[in-house]
Amino acid sequence: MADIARLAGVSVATVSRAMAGSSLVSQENKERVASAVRQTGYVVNQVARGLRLQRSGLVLVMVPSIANPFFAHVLLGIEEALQEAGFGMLVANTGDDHAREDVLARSMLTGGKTEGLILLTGHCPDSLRDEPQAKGRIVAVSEEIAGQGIPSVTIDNAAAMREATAHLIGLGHRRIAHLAGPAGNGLTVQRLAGFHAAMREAGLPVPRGMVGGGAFTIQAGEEGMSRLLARQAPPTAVVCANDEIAIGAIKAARERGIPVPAGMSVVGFDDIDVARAVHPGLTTIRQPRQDLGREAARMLLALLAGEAVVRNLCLPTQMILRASTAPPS
Amino acid sequence: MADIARLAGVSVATVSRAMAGSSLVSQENKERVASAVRQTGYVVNQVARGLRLQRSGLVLVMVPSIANPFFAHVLLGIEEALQEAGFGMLVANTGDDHAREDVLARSMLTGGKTEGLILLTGHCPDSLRDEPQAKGRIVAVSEEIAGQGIPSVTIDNAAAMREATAHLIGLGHRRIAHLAGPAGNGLTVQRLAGFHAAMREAGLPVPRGMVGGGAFTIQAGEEGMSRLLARQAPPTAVVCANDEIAIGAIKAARERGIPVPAGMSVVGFDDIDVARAVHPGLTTIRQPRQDLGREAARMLLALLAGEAVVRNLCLPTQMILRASTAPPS
DNA sequence: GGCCAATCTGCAATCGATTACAGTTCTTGT
DNA sequence: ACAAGAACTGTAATCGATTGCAGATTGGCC
Repeated sequence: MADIARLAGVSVATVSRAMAGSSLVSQENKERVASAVRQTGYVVNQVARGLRLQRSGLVLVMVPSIANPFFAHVLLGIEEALQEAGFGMLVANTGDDHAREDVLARSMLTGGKTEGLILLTGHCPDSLRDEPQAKGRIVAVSEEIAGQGIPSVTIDNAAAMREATAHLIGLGHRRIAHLAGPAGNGLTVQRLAGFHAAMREAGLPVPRGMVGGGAFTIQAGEEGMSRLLARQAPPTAVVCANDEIAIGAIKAARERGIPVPAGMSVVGFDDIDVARAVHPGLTTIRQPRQDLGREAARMLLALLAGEAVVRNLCLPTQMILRASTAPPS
Repeated sequence: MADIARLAGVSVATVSRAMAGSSLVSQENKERVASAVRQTGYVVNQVARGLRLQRSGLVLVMVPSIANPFFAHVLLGIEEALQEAGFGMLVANTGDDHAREDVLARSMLTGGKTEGLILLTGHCPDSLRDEPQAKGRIVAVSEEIAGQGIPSVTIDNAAAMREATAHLIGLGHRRIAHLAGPAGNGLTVQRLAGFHAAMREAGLPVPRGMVGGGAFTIQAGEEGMSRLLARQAPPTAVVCANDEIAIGAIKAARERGIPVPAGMSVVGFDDIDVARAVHPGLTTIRQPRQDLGREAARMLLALLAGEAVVRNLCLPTQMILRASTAPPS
């Protein structure tokens, strides 16, 4: 900047003001500065600027797995909203490693490298529990964080899963199983609760062993379905905690000669891109993935700007009927 | 840091040195500093540190779409390698908007916010063309960048596609079509070239209209296949530029009553997660997605450390035979 | 001419670290 | 007792911006 000042024959203060478009600088000097900038290709140093202004223009996003197509779309929404506001998105893939989340959160948020934090992990790093610096700089998406007053953007998982289960009950199914996600995960718990609620409302039993699963993966779906089919009285329908599980479940059923939906109905959750392209087309619950991310980012930006925000924004889901469900034969 | 110094009864210089573990500080003072840090929960300001050291510890990754499952896995590999080296990953979703790439690259790389740049876009922003600051700080992945001496980590797209096509020819197919990616895209061009090479080697014609496509999406696959099936002499096999196109193509074929692979063989490219779970299991070319990312990040880190790197690292692909291909009926 | 207001402009402090260089204290050998 | 050297420690410059405050210039008006 000193070079520019020399070249334009003004002081660094004038250069700084001219580049910020301040009305304090005369038109003539603005032009001299602009010309010098053009000549040299000067670009302001963002780090120095950040130090002075105490702003980095960055937000950290912690996500269990970037490769998960659901999270990937949430990230897309976040990036879009941040980009719009001139912010950058720093992504950390934590793989549920809490120790790493802890270290990272501290160095990033407390260390001034990032101004805010968006959590897709459903878990707030201990190191930020009572860090005053972190107050009002964190937002949770997809999964709410218990008892810490952290604002969040979510869907009503229990209600959505109840709707999915009710759909199967409405078709006439009585023996319905649930393939859940990883134990301990908040989404798993809520979706499981929705399943149980719908079954209870219909007065249907959920025998031991009719709830399986353990991961949000295709493989878990295959294994879960295999186990269900090995029962003496296998279910006639399965409602899965996400689409990957459902796709795996359908694969396992087909491999054992059971046609979907004729011999087995399957419902997914999320409506990932391939859900409509697999055979049979997957009946599922559509989440507004990108909107979740966008709203979370906007909420964080509002928070950083000192505005008030709603405590928990709950976006609507939509049941998508395709070809993987039918009345029991 | 001044507070810590006061609390520990030493100077800021000693605090700084103590925290860096310098051998110049006495054991006693190190302990006093450590204790003061523990008491206050002090964390060093990364921005100030970055300004002084001229390092931000950040790398910018530009990607056309985060939501693309192939790119998502490349990002995973990049993040893993960066994390290991204590670097952070800034992700920008460019959606092929070159103007935005330009602005972003300048402010990030030239503005000192990031130390390096990884391009998944197949395109180097003009603003960096002859920016000396950018020299030796850029690496391309997946898609090479023509004529600018930018090191890259890629696969041999043409060879892989030739192998895929040759597989179909080996099964006895003669009328083989290709559903390509977006026009102008480097991968599209290379994969198309591989397809033509294989056909030429086998002495097979590629009539006009037997090359379709236009996007790396499920929908493009559906439309492409529909168009092929409307021909007087439809192909007996289709080799697709990626897995999404292939999945869409299979869907369109089935909807028109043509069974895959009995009535139509289909080959994909990438081996995304669902490729093995769809029905029929997709025959495809596996790319080492995560390795591509990891190697690119390592290459960039080596570059930043001033080490010499190979100009273009080419990783091996692998043909995965599943159930979507069979001899023509 | 003299005074005031309006309009710029520049000096220097500031953000929070790192580190060269100079200074202090303590050992040790003679 | 004193010099030399070892082992720390502290002062202040530095990284590259932004901005409060004071000073300079200009124009208008009586």
